[in-house]
Amino acid sequence: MAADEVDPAVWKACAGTAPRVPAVGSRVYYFPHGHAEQAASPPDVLEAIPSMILCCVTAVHLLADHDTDEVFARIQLDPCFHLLFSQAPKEGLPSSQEEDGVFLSFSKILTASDANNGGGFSVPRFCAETLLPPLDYEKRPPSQTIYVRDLHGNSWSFRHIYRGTPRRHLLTTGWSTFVNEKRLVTGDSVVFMKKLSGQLLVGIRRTSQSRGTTEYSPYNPKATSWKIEKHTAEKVLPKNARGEVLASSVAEIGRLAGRGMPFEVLYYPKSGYPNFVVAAEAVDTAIKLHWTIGSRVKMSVESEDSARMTWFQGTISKVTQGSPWRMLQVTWDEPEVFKNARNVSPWQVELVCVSSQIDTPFHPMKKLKGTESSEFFHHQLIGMPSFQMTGLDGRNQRLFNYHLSPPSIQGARQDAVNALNICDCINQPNKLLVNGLASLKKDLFTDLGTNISTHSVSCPPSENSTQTSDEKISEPENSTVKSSTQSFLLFGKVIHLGQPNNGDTVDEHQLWAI
Amino acid sequence: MAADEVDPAVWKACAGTAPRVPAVGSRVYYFPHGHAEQAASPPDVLEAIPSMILCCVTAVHLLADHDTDEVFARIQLDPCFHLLFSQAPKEGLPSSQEEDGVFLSFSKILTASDANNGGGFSVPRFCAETLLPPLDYEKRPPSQTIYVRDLHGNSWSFRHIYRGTPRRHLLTTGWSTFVNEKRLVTGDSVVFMKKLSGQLLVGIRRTSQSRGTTEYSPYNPKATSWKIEKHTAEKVLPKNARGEVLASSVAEIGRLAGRGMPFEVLYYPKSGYPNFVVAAEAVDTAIKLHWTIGSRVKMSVESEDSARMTWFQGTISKVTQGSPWRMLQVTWDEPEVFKNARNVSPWQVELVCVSSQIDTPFHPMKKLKGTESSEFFHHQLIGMPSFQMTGLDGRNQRLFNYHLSPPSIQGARQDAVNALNICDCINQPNKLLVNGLASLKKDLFTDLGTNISTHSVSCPPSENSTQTSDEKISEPENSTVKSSTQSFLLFGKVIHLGQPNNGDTVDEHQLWAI
DNA sequence: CTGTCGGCACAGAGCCGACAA
DNA sequence: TTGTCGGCTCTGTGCCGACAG
Repeated sequence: MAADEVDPAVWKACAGTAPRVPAVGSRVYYFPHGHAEQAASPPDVLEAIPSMILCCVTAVHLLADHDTDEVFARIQLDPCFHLLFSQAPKEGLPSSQEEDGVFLSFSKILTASDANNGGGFSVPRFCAETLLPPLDYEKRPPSQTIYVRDLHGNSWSFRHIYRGTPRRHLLTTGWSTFVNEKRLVTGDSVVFMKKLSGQLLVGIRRTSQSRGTTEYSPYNPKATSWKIEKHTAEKVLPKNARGEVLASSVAEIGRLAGRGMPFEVLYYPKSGYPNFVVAAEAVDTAIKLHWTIGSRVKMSVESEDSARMTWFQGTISKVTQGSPWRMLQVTWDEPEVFKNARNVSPWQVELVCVSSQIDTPFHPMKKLKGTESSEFFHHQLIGMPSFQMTGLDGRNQRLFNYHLSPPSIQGARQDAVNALNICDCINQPNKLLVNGLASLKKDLFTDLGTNISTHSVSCPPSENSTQTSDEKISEPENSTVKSSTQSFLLFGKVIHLGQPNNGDTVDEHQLWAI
Repeated sequence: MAADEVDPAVWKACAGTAPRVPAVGSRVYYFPHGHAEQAASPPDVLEAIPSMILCCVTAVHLLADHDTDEVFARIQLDPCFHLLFSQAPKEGLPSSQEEDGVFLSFSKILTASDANNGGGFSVPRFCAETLLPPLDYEKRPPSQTIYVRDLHGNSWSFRHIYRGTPRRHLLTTGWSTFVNEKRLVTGDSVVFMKKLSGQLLVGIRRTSQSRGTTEYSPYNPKATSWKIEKHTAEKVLPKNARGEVLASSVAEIGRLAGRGMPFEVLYYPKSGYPNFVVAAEAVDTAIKLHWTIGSRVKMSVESEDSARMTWFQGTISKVTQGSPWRMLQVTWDEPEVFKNARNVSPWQVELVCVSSQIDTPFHPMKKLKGTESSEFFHHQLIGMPSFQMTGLDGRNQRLFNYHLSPPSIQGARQDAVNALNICDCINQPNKLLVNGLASLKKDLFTDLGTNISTHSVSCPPSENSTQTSDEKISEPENSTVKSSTQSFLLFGKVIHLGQPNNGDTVDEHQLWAI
């Protein structure tokens, strides 16, 4: 399985918000069971393997699959039993602080029209005006040919035309070729990126349906078409350490690790599957907490287009002893959103309220400090600040969220989050955080405004989108927070006031600024 | 890289004649250098690895790649230093002696018309009449829909029509879909097979051009289309032990083997690349021979469609010490046919004439006995006798060759071959075997007739083709050998009398009977 | 603003017999 | 016997504005 190394910012833009990759030199735990989970074959032989293996990250490669353009990481691990607390992590991945990094990216989930009909792609206006070279609107019709490189450096050309009534931006000639060669289907995302040089890039984020797990069904020519064969062949298994049968791979890794020998794993940022290489600090901190049945926890899950994080709450219904991997069984308040996440690991969730009968309100606060380490990876991966923001209804109704901040500021934000959670738990312990927020709206906005106002960036005109930028400032004149909107953003999630939160109300394309 | 296990007879029909897979329980040598040869990356780190490793074959899986339908073998090896001469090989692969094995197969190299134009496939008459369900010739035009399964069990339907002037069999509707989904190109082969139940199967044999080695060229959308990406991604690397970077894989295998730990290799039957897992007996026997500069050797190479074996001769020009792998440098009489085979291993060739200055004619005879072990694999792989035959000019002009016989009969055949070679060497030492045969024609026919006449099977009407059958006897009434033909078959090779042998005169589709 | 639809034009897929090797 | 060609038909791709959410 050949792959190209890609720029960290490009990798991040393509992977979405959730994936975390450890820094070189950091201490992590490798969880064989988590590794095995991502494969088709059940982990039979894992019994004899330790449930978690402390390792040093000796190398990380951010790669893009030659076939699918999917990004993944190759992580080299060295079981380091002897260096328990020594060795400060040296600065990890190459950052893309070079002069030609990505400074704008825009992702859109392909509609049926984008993927199927007529071979055209409807370019959201904001994307066209921000990312694409300026059109000569004197031409009739205004059109140009744009050249875009994929993650492997291959160049693709698209006819960009501004037409129709009302006028809109479209990619026509060349688009269906791209769709066919990349085998894109409705629901996949394309990620357009612009480097400082003006060079356009395009990445792909596949829909989870088109990525393995689909069972191979014999004797059905339609169902066994190229796509499914391809995915069973290349997606499920190559996620494993060496591209072969997983069970034996994981078992072999166990043997290697048992002898203190280094090994290598592949991590595919697949939404729904937690990473099986986790910062040791995060794990150590999380498992020290008092996980008791009845405690309320919340977990963030990325939205369908991987651009926002949504928080859901639940109650711990069971605590397994032994391996910390998925030791917590949680009954989610909205069970439909976590189909495969009834059992989670402590570092995936945050304690909202412990189930102690004697309610000591500020006890959880102290413990929650430890969950800051869940941001441990993110910072070291990209090595630069990241913004996430969402436009709301009209052109000027916006709300910004300083999503990943430098450590000093991040700490402040994290505390605000924790304080908020606790307040929510105390004041309305039986209501969802998202539903309970209406009463807290004013305080929240004040809080966010204080932290964020100095970090404004450009934003989309409507619908929600996320933008990344190497440049700290762009279009600051639009950065006013209004409280007269029908919906607002909370840490990347659009909340529609007065109506239940469901997946249909979120938008499907995202403009980013790192 | 997922793959389906396939029936041994199906595997054999798809792989062609040359590939040999060792039996479970047999002793083999694993050659890391040979393993490394099949990859793009040069074998830098191999110096520290032993050049050959004695192993026991603990498991063999015959598989077909989900993506490409190419067949390959996964061979589990256990370095068995301690069992040097003990442990008789237990009977290896599951044979397809079940009631529903393959009993007829037919391979054809796709012409430009088959692969590109109009979406049709020209079915050779003999294939249509032998393999396909009988047509109702009363219909105008005579046509039917046939259903064929690929190696994964997927069903494909083709419209089979008998039309045109003059009439011929064609596959039309459904064919181009198959070509596109399987990404077949001119030069690839399709292998049609019929099981005893009447079920039709289809396998694919890719042309060597379409199988890796093509370098990835960036920035060229055409050159980096799916096909080439695919091959660099899946073909070159997954040939290796664990689907990852080869050099490290081979090196790791070396380390594992060094500690006596079992390992696993993938063997892709790729024409031109000798297997790097070789029967220990064959190796031991071969390297005991006196390989001296100037000795004449012959080597069989499979024809372009992998259905026949052709013998070529050359003179040893250099003998390397150290590893037996490719220890012999040979100057071939027809250098153009062995581009990458200037250096061969002793077990690949047979001594025709040693370069002793004192010519003792019957000395080579004794040594050649050892080369019988080159058939070692073939027999154990399939576990049943194999016939190879060729029809000649007209419907009744045929010649049969008992190609793979039970050991007892095989021995006789082998002796005949050796005797012939020696005669050729002695009588016409400077002429090619194939060209020198005219004068031996009569004797040869007598010889072959004696050995072969009791093993007749059905055969194609014209051109050469190869057929396999589980049934020992079919159409015996046609089994007369005529010497009035313009060409004849010698051990799988069609010889056109009176004209120089070249690749263009061989035919491009084959009907088989195992 | 942008997703989808129906209309339309046109390229090329796909089927055919003719012909020749 | 069968590979290739030119011709023909017709499907389906791809571009378009209309319209509505």
